Amino acid sequence: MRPLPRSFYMRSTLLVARELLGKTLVRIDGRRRITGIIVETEAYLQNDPASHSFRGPTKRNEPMFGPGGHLYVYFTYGMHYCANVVTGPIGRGEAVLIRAVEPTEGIGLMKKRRFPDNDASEMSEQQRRALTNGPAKLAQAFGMTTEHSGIDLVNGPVIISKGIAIAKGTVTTSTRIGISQGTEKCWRFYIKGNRWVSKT
DNA sequence: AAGGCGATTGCCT
DNA sequence: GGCAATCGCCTTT
Repeated sequence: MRPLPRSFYMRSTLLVARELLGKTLVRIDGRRRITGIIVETEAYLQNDPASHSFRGPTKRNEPMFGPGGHLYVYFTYGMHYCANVVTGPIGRGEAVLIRAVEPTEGIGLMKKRRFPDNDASEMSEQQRRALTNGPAKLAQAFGMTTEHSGIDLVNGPVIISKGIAIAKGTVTTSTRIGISQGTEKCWRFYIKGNRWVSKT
């Protein structure tokens, strides 16, 4: 479980967004580990009206303007958190939203965070997917909040490490979800057929 | 100082 | 499929 090197993130945001598919998102949670395979991402670029960085640096989006390889977590709709991977050099203002992961380790902890009122019974297939099939869902499952915004993905306690190979021809692109500007850009990437992808 | 709204989710019809 | 929840941030007075 070694973190990907800084150089991975210091490249074109569209390339990083695509190559993050199949990588492992890791949260060191006290003594335990929560991990998942990234299966869906979205890129947010410079001069992109859909990006939080579009109107320049603010207190909230400050990590987006730092060096690549850091986490940017924002709070939205009064109740949700979403986690991004900052890309490129200082001042660029670009990032990749992690929209979905396939759970691999720490599923009990994810369940506790997502469905705190559940008893100990087994999850249905639908519940298993609902653990992490959306940006705010996976942030909740991994326990990531604005307290984690700005942390270094090369040092932790959240890191991204090598994952699995993606079968050839299974990476798909589409327009981004939930935005009102920049809607024509196909900057969403996902693994076709994966059950944790938020929307097909 | 005030108002509008969001890179979403879950519940209700 | 439609819509409320819920609040911090940003824009506009």
